[in-house]
Amino acid sequence: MAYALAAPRGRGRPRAGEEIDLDVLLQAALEAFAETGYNGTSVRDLSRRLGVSHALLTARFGSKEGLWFAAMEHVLAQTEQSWREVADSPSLDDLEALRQGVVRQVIFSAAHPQVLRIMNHEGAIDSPRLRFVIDRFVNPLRPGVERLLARLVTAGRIRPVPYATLHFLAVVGGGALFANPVEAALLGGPAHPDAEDIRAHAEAVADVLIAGIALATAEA
Amino acid sequence: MAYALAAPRGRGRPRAGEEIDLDVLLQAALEAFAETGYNGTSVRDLSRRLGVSHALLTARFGSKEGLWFAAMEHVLAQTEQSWREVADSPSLDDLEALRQGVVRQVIFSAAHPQVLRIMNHEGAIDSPRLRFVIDRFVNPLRPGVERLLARLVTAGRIRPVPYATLHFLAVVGGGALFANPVEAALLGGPAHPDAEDIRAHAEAVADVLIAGIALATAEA
DNA sequence: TACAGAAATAGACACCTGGTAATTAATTCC
DNA sequence: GGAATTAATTACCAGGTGTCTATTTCTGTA
Repeated sequence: MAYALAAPRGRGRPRAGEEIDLDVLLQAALEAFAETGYNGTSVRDLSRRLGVSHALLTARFGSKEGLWFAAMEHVLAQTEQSWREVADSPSLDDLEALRQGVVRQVIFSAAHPQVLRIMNHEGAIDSPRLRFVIDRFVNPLRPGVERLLARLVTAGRIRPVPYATLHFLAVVGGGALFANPVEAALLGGPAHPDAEDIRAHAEAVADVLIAGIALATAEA
Repeated sequence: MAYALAAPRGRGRPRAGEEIDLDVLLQAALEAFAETGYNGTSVRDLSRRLGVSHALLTARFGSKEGLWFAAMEHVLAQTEQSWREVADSPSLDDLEALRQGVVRQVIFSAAHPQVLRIMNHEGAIDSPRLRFVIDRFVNPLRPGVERLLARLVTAGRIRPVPYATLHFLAVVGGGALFANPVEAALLGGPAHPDAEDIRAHAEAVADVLIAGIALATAEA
């Protein structure tokens, strides 16, 4: 809440060394959008909490939506997706790769719960904001998952579950519930899970998913 | 979009037989809240689409939030929860009861995607709106699930997965993704699933979950 | 040291919001 | 048939919104 970006700054250009910390600014914006949604977040309120003027935000990012895009881009750029490496690694057993992929994704989602949270707020299918998240966050995941699942099915190692990719992504999304303070509290998870909690949770989710689709003997 | 509640109605009290259809009104409100969230939905815009004055809505329901509560209550009252019967039915095998419970819940969620959608929009943990959904929608589910899981664990028929109830509820929630036009399209599901699609999906979700936690032989 | 450009602020703009008061028309009751 | 009640409308209010413009202050360079 008290971001304390700066003491009151005064009018003109800031003194050297007193520039605004973009990391802090964008992180605060991300959290605000995640908590109250795009419509529920006002530029003025955010700027007040940051201790800057409201005009700064729209001037720097062009518009409120520009700020939204910048905040999203910022968090997504922080974390380089390692899923594709795992999925196509020839040295890894396919089933183990699937399992590790789930674990990694759940941990990522848990580390950045704002991304899924913000996505939940977007309702209109043709919204450019939703499109951005999909293209940047969901779609890069799909091909790897689908290739891997297809290989496992042809090898007769998992059941050909209908809409398996959708299930997979849903499980990954569901995994993030754990790290979302709101839903964790609701559903009985720990209010402030530490890294170990998150890891244990990710492993459990992966175990259930893998055990659920794996075949002891090939049958399909 | 074109709810066509009524042609322009004119000033005073409506003629007999021209009263407002509450079902249509509340369903439209529910869909609006689901799509754009509480903050993003304006009473005036909704009333315009319904072909009534905006003052009607606040007058009838006290306030915008009153309208929200009425719309939620309306959809939840439509569907009587049958989960508890299933969970505590002595005639049903426990594992089969768990499976049927999942199937029923997924089908319910798919039939009323707005409920979970609206829930997604609520961010503040102490919001009275969020509390309402939890008390009315999530909490009634918990005891049955927990009792059932506990019985199955003591009987040695499923693995004692940590946070199993949370996983269960997450899967149920994830199941609803299928019926949400936004996410279904994103994740590659059918844009307009029919009843059979939904049933097949619900069965598949249940199968994965059950197979994932069931034990062929007791080991815990 | 003078000055062009950069980076912040304050203030005004038109619009939209939820809520309320005044008004009008149909119904119901005596 | 007239009076009271009900249920809708329109008009208005105070406050909040995103955006745009003008202003101020500091930096860097010639």
